[in-house]
Amino acid sequence: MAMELDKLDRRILSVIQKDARRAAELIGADIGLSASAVQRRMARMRDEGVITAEVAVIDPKRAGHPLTMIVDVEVERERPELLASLKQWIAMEARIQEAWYVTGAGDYVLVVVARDVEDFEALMQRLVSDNANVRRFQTRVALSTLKRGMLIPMEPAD
Amino acid sequence: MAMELDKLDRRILSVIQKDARRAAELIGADIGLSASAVQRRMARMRDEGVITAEVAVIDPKRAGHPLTMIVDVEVERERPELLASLKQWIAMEARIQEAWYVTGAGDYVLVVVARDVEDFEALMQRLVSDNANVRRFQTRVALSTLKRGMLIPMEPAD
DNA sequence: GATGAAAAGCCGTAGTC
DNA sequence: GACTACGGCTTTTCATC
Repeated sequence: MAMELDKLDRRILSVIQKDARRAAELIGADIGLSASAVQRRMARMRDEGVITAEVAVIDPKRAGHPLTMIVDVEVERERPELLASLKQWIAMEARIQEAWYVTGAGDYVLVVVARDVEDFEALMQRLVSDNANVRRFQTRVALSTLKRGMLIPMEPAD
Repeated sequence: MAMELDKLDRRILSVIQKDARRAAELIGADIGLSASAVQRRMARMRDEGVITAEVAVIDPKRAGHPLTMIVDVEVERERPELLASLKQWIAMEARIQEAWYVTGAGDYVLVVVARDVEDFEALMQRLVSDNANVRRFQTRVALSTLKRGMLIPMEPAD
């Protein structure tokens, strides 16, 4: 289950993480492999969990969620059971796209999308009222999104 | 080109943004539509740019980039031409996954993945040496990733 | 153990009603 | 929006290295 990826695996990944609909035959032609070999490798990487998912990327603006916020959340670290329920809360909230627990002053960093300011404010109010260990939070509004993606760099080297 | 999405469109999106490989027939069965109707809607949404891309999601740890950093970059705002070249620099750097220009003290927020600390340090050194308008930056290391995705909330309501 | 070639099945596409 | 026929892609099998 914890196989190493070889050069060909990485070249396949570098293609499909930009375009998952690309035909295996075309990928194979680029990297010198038959279509079936490409598909077998893809199936293996799905099984092993290297490929987590294959998803459609939606334009947030077109989908009615034009606002993006970066929120730093400061929490009390004293009570571990409250941290666990905060994690669950975050997992449940569809508007919270990304969340990291980071070094620093007991902080979580959240990336949040919202329909509008009211929508966002309501979410933040629920954040503090539902989670007693949230001390304070600081919001930064994304004025423009320069880059958005989850592309993992794939070095050609082996 | 700027059509509104109806309830069925949104239900299709809510499925394929989690699983783009799901057959149109199965999606249609769930939402009460024929396979061809689902496909036609998907084709239309691709044309209109609602569906930006269909991509494979890779586990960063398995792909040799286990570290994630959140970097706040403070820039001088005086020279607009330097801002433009910084944007280009960010766009070119594969390790920078996400970048927002945010409200606050002339800040960019970056999400960066790296192989190890040295790899990350080298990137940050190039950031400051290649971009004269970068005043300072502050790094927070992601100790754990609670959530990662680009799922746009899809309200069932119409 | 992985590959390439061919067969079979499934899915997406396009045209029609 | 549904139905049908077609073409293409994926999946499986099999022989080979």
